[in-house]
Amino acid sequence: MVRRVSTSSSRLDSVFHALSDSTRRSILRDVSGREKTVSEIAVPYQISLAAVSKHLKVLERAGLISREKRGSFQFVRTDAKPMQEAERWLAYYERFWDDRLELLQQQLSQGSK
Amino acid sequence: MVRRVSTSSSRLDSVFHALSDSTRRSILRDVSGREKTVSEIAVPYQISLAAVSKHLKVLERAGLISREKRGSFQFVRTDAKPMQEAERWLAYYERFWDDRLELLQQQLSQGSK
DNA sequence: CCGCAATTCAACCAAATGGTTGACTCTTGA
DNA sequence: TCAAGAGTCAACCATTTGGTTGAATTGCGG
Repeated sequence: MVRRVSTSSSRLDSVFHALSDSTRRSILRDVSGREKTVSEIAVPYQISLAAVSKHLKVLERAGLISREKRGSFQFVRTDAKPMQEAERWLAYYERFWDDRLELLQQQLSQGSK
Repeated sequence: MVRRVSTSSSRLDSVFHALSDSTRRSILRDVSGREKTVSEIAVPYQISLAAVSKHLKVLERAGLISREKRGSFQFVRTDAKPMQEAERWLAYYERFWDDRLELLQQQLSQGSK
C-alpha cells in the first residue's frame, strides 16, 4: 500500500499539496517578510476564520510556516527549509528534462531510434 | 506579465497538485529522458492500468507530460515548461523568505517591535 | 471575576481524489 | 476477418478536502 519512493517523499507530498491551493499560496505571500496574526491573515479572504485556521494547519504540517504564541495572539511566519527541498526537487528535474528534451526532439526529427 | 510570479494561479494549482502525489512524481522520474508507453510506465506499480491512466491524465492536465500516439501505443514524455513556472514561483519565495528570516530573527532577539 | 477577543475544535456537508472492476474502442498481426 | 493487445471510459467506493456553523478554550483588561 504505502510505497516509499524516497526518504522524504511524504514530506514532499505535504509540501506540494500545501502549495496546490491558491489561497494557501496567497497566505504564504502575505506573511512573507512580515509576521501576521491569524485574524490579520484572514482579512483579505471571504472565508471564515476557522477555514483560515485549517489552511494554516496544512501549511504548518508541511513545515512551511511556524507559529509563535505571544499573549492571546498567534504570530505566523514562513519557514523556508521545506521550500528549499521542493525547489531542489523541481530544479533538478527541470534541468534534467530540458537537456533530455532537446535530445529527444533531435532524435524524433531525424527519425532515428 | 513581466516578473509576475502568480501569472496563472490555476495553472500553478494543477501543477502543484500533480506533484503532490509520490506515484506521479515517480512516474515523472520514470519518463525523464526516455519516452515510455503507458504499459511500460505501469510496470513498477501495484495499481491497475486504469489508475495509471488517471495519474497520466492529471499530469497531462497540468501540462507536465505530453503524449503522442504511434501505432497502438501511447508514448509519454515530460514537458518542462510548467515545471519552470512552478520552479520560478518557489525560487522567488524561497530567496525572499531566507532574506526576511534573518531580519526577523535579529528583530526578535533584540526584542524590538 | 467577568466578559470579550482571538483562535481552535467538532460536527457536518458537498465535491474531489485515488483506487477498483468491467465494458468499450482502436490497431494490428495471423 | 477477427481476436488479442493497448488504453480509456464509466460506474462505483472510501477517504480527504475545503468549506460552514456553533460551542469550547485561552488570555487579557477592567
